[in-house]
Amino acid sequence: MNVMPDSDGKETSATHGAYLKLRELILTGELPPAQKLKIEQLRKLLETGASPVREALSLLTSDMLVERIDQRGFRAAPVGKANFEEILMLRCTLEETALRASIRNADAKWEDRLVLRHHHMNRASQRQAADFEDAHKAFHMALLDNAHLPMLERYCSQLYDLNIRYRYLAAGGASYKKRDIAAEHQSILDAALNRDADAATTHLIEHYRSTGEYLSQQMDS
Amino acid sequence: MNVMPDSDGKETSATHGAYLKLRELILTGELPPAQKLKIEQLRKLLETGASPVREALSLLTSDMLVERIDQRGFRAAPVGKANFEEILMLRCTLEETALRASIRNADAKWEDRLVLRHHHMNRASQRQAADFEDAHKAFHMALLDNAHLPMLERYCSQLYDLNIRYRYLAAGGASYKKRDIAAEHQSILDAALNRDADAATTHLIEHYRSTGEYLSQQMDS
DNA sequence: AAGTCAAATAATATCGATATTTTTGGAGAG
DNA sequence: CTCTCCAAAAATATCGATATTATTTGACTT
Repeated sequence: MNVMPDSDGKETSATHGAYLKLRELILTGELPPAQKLKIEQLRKLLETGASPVREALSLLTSDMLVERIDQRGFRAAPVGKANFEEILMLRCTLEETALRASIRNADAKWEDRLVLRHHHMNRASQRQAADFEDAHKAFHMALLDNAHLPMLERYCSQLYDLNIRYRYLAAGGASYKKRDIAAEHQSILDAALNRDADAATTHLIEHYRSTGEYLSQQMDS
Repeated sequence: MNVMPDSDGKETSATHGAYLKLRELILTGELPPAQKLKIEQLRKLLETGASPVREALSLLTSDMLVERIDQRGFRAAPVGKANFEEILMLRCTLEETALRASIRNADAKWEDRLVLRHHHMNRASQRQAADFEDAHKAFHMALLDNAHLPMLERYCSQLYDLNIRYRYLAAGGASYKKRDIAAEHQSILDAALNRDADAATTHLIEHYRSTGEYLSQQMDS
């Protein structure tokens, strides 16, 4: 076939490529919630065969970004206030657990990683919004990854993505930056570096709750 | 093809059938942890094509029962003490959250459902072990389903299955019944019916911790 | 004119075959 | 005797085509 030896940045399997692309399209809202996802249509859009598309959709099902309706194909996961609030609640519960475990295992290497991620995030915020999103997620995941609890990390990552989807849907993904989010990140970082689990979780949950309330408002209108 | 109008119990899609069968094989340990899962081999075993097998494996990946190694196929998820303890910890955290939410929404219909499930479980315990396993899960899930938090329920269901897998691997799935598990279930049920969230969660977590310790011992030997 | 059933249409699910990649096994060099 | 590299074998990933199932359209009945 046409594998493009090493010309463009896309390698690995067609399935994985389709997975990443579809995920992006759903997260950003380009494929809107509850939209029917027809194989043929996606096959043309992604310029690949039906099998990779099908498998990518199966994988996205586990991320709860796609729903499979038994003999009736796939559709982008629907959205709703109840769903949003469940995501918010689960994030608070799970990230608190993970952050406390991370701090319990705190060491110099982890602190270095945190400081670095935080710095990269601040640098990226001045450039492209897409870069910032990646760096923002990397910082938040770095807060949790010292727990060494892979399943918990996976849940948190999934929930992070689901949450970001609501941000894109509500306002194109940029408007939440109006709040002084840098200060909030700084407080979380400082508390983590001080190994103060109570302060860190308080700041983290407050961070989520306030963005949550902002988005909840947006959804009512 | 050959769909067998309504002769035997298997209907829906070949993918779904393969999913259920493979899941059973992995949960019971007939497909042992870390075993390579070759498409051709499974295709013959399940008497179906490669596509349904492939898709079923993709779905099982989301249940964390199968791992996909990028261009190298699939394997049954490996096991280990750290993994087991993470599952146990997550179950305690998530089921406590779900049970408290369930009790908060308590009403007569839920109580009826609980009593019924509990009764069915006790009846099933005298018959086949496989029946009991189903009824046992149904009872535990009924404790949680009044929370009306579908994602949380899904996580709990997943973790339940992962846990049961360790039981099968440790002792063929029946030996844990030596403990007086009926009394433990009764205390949880009673507390839930009294809408006493603290007591119910205490009993539930104690229930998990003690089976957890039992299995943890088994894993050391 | 509204509702219902049947044929036509469209989309999904599945199969069989092929191209690609990984793994294996062995020959030759150091 | 061990290591490296290359060819053969096996397994995966992907494609194109077909069978199956859902959906729509339109004619016919009440």
